[in-house]
Amino acid sequence: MGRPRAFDETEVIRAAAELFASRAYDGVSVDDLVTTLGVHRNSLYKVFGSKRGLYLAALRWYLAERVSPVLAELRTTADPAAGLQALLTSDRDDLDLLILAVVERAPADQEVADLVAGVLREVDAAVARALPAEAIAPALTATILGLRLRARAGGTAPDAGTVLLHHIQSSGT
Amino acid sequence: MGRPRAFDETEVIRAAAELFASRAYDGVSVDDLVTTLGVHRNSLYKVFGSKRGLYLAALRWYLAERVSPVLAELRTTADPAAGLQALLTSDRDDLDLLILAVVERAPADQEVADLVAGVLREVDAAVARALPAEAIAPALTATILGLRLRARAGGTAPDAGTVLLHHIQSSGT
DNA sequence: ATCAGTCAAGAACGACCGTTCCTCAATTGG
DNA sequence: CCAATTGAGGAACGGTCGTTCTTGACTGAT
Repeated sequence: MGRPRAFDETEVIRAAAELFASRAYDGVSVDDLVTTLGVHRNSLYKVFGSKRGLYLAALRWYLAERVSPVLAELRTTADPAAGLQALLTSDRDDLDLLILAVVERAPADQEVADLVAGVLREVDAAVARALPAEAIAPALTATILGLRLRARAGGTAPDAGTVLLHHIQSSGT
Repeated sequence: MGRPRAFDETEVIRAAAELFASRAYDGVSVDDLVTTLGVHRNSLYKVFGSKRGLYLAALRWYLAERVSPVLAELRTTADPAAGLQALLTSDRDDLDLLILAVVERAPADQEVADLVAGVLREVDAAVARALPAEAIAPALTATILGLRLRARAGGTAPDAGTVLLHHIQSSGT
């Protein structure tokens, strides 16, 4: 019984993730969310409890639906080198929210810190499988993050990471 | 004539940079600044014009007094490898404000974007001088940034970058 | 000693923050 | 078809935001 929901919860989370990926947490107001998500304040608080609750839902969705698939592909692909190269391409948006979460939310929110720490370990593991020397995986994960980070400031060569990757591959086992 | 200033402008800028390096721009309030800097609101607006004005002054000071010396040392040192290794060590705080500026201010503030783009080019140039293959410098700069980024989320091995560096050096010309 | 000029001190501004409340519309089980 | 239940709508809450104004204390030149 009762009036049925007039919005798709997953779509709302997806749109929230997009918004939180573009600006810092404190830079996204509840008014912004209500306006761009098309959901009423009341429903938003009913479903997610708070702005932080919606943020955490958006972050979890992003890690599960945007980041994890990329890692799964890297783990199962027949051509790991191509997968790595794709990750090292900076003109993508499948790590933006993760980077913003690491830089500005993790230091202030333990739950965010735990979430991103877990996913970064997964990235390390996936990257390691595609490398001649597994020990450099954490550093290469950092390179991936750093290239995306640079892209946010504009003016980065999209294939800067490819050069490093070839250097590593040509020298490794 | 007039009453002399009761605070050291440089010290205020330095303290502001420290605060802006620890939290996102919108997470630092003018009240926070007034309290921890020990400067009165009035003086702050008189000298810097606005919160953004103080932020830009802090960023410029940080880039000139904290980042540039590291690059200068890397350019002039007799042991470039050691300098690079130091930069690849993640438990330092001489890039925090730069990273935060790149991630969350540059996309929203053109002046910040220009400042950090310039300094990133300087980092590339300094790093390139210390490498066997100059072309991988932008990627290694990204690695440096990425390692510091990961350090903000906690639980990173401080020497993760060293492994990559040795890998590169042992294989290059 | 006086006066112009600068700074310190803190109250106060309107705007916006995240959150809650109240009322009405829509739906389904009886 | 009516009662019960839930979402939508929008005003409103206290608090905090960045910024400004008013007042008085201090200083150096006249």
